[in-house]
Amino acid sequence: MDQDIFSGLSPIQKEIVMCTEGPVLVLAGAGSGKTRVLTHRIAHLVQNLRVPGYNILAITFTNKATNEMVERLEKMLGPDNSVWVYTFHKFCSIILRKHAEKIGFKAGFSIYDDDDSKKLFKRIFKNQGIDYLTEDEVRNEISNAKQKGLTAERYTASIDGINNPEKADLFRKYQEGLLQANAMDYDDLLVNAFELLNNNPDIAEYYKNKFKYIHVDEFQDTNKIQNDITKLIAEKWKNLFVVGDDDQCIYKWRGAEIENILCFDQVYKEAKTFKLQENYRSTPNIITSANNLIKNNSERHEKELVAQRNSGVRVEYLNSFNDLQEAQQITSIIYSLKYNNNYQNSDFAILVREAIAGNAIENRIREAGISYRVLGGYKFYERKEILDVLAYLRLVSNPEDNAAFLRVVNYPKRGMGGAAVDFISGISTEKGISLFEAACIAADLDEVKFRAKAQTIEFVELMRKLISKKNTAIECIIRYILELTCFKEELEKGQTKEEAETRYENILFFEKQAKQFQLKNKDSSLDAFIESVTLAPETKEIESEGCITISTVHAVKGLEFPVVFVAACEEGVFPSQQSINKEEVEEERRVMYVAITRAKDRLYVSNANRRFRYGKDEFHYPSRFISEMKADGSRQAFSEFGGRKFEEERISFSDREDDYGYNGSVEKANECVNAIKQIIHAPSVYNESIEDYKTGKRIKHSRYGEGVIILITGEEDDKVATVEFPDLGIKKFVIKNTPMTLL
DNA sequence: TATGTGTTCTTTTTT
DNA sequence: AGAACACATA
Ligand SMILES: Nc1ncnc2c1ncn2[C@@H]1O[C@H](COP(=O)(O)OP(=O)(O)OP(=O)(O)O)[C@@H](O)[C@H]1O
Repeated sequence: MDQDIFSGLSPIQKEIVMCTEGPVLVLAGAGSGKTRVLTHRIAHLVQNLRVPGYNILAITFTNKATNEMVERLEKMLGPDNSVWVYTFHKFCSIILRKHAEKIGFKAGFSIYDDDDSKKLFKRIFKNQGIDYLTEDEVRNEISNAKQKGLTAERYTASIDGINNPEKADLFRKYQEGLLQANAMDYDDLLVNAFELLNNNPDIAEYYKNKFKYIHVDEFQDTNKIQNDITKLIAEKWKNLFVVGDDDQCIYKWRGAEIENILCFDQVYKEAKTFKLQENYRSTPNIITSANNLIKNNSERHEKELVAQRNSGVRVEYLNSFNDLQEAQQITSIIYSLKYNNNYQNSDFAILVREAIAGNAIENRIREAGISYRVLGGYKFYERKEILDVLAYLRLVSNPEDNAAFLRVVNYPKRGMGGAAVDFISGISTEKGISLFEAACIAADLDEVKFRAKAQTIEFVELMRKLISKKNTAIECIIRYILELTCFKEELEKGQTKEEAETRYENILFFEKQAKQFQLKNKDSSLDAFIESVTLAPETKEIESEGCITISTVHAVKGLEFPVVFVAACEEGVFPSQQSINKEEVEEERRVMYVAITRAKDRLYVSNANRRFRYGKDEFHYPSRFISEMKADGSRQAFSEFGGRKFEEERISFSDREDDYGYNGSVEKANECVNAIKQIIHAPSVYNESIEDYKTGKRIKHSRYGEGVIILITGEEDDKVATVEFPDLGIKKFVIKNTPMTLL
């Protein structure tokens, strides 16, 4: 037996790894080694028990987590371990592509993203002339139904469907629209995969047999349909291993049902349950803050993390008067820690609740010449120009993809506006065929009121030419698209030269990625590339090694960093305004809990009094979570400095440019960095015995030398000493935070 | 039909 | 701030 696998595991972790047969639940707090146990268990199965990799399935939640797991497994098992590691959606898509015909689809089906799905709803609403319901309302409801495993038919028959016949009707129409376009939305991948397996026992049998050992990471965030799929696949061998933490459930808004994990032992009666409380990741101060914070949630099962590490600096609180200063402070601290404490870029993460809050920081970091990557939020593939090119590719791969058709039919402009599309659309509904097929028919029709006939012929010709190139290298198809459509010229029309240039560069980058995809992947078909873009969109990473991470909290779930900044911790931002309005702050608190437990050594929690958001300056109070973290005697674990009082700030705010004392020149920026460096360098509190400082006493300041106190003003922690130095004259200091001693 | 201009609305988190 | 939409004009 390879003992290496067990080194670096605690006795209880080892016991869990050895427990390979039957259902197992590991319910444990952040940083307790759940993912580590999961990966080691797989290694144990493969190396010691000789289970072939293709009999093992590991499901993760986000693409980041998948990459992380694949990497860890490759380290232990080598690159050619054939273990299946996928997200739920990717896993379902693989199965569906194999057996699409069984449920009336073709293997090359498109995957509609949120935008495509919204637009389909919009079209349906327009056709039906519905104005008493909002699209978002219906879309949400339908998505929720799907996440509970309801198909349109079952929804129609359910209480909700009976009470809302018009919604049920829209649900059916929506699914018809998708089917006609040979497309599925994200939720459909799950629902259809489940239906496929449930209705075709022979197919299900194959997968049930194949996956002898099934693992699910972050199980607290599974929704009903995901739980059902897992249950179904695990039916035969019942070797289902799930790990999770109810305090880290942050996807309730996407249908996550915490009961899946809490009732696991009731569903699987023979399940073994393990709990881990030891945290191996973070310093005691960070753990204290995390425990203090999460205690404020009432709907939870008591559990306290116990730090296994035994030293560490305090958690730092940063307060800034606006978002720009916040960005500046964080940048300065990063400089300082790199310079003075030998941290690397990759050691840092700046986490935010909403992706836009990272913008100001991103700009400052870029100006400072630090390389970085951005996770979460606006993705590279969501840029308009990329989506446009992608839509051409989609139409080549699946000519029935109506969303793609509508996107490209008049882009670049070719004289096929609303009237032409309406005409084609009429043929499509009448004959029950896709828009592209309808366009092909329209091109041959002699209809007087169809003025765009010539243009339609041309468009159909263009698409046929592209489709004939379907099996050549993707980069060539993209080139061909750009050439035939005069894409570049169109880009140059609407906007400034610079904008057009960046956009074109983005497309060239996209082309490069397509090339790399084909070099890297076994299945290098166009279909596979398009799917990888919609299902596992990589961010445009400037560098993956040696760069700091700016990310949403959601996108770094399961990851860890030596130094973490949680920025924009303000009421209305983190917790979000919506959660406050709906009185659903507990999930936000769990998001914060996830954020701070990413930190290994150093944690900074930051808020800005003023923030530029949604086109205007907004004022926010510091997040309630900040005070919760340092509540009850943990003052020791938490220090504060900097910043002015909120109300004071509200009255006197000046010009944005000057706010962080820096107008764009590198010299000034560095001056600023140095100034703040001085502050952050020093421990925050120097003098506990403030009362001993009295007028007339002599002091020694660490930088200015000896002097005499000539005046004391202020109260308690804010007490200020005015000191006269023989050479330097008079200076004022906040006693508590000044590096000086009494003589 | 294209294009310009003005208006209103929406602002979380991911697959 | 930015998108998405609506309406008027070329
Ligand atoms: N027995 C151990 N001894 C030393 N370090 C450990 C041990 N177990 C886990 N660790 C370390 O603790 C950290 C957290 O482990 P891991 O990521 O597996 O935790 P987790 O429970 O999945 O966390 P989270 O729930 O926050 O994602 C890792 O750096 C890991 O290497």
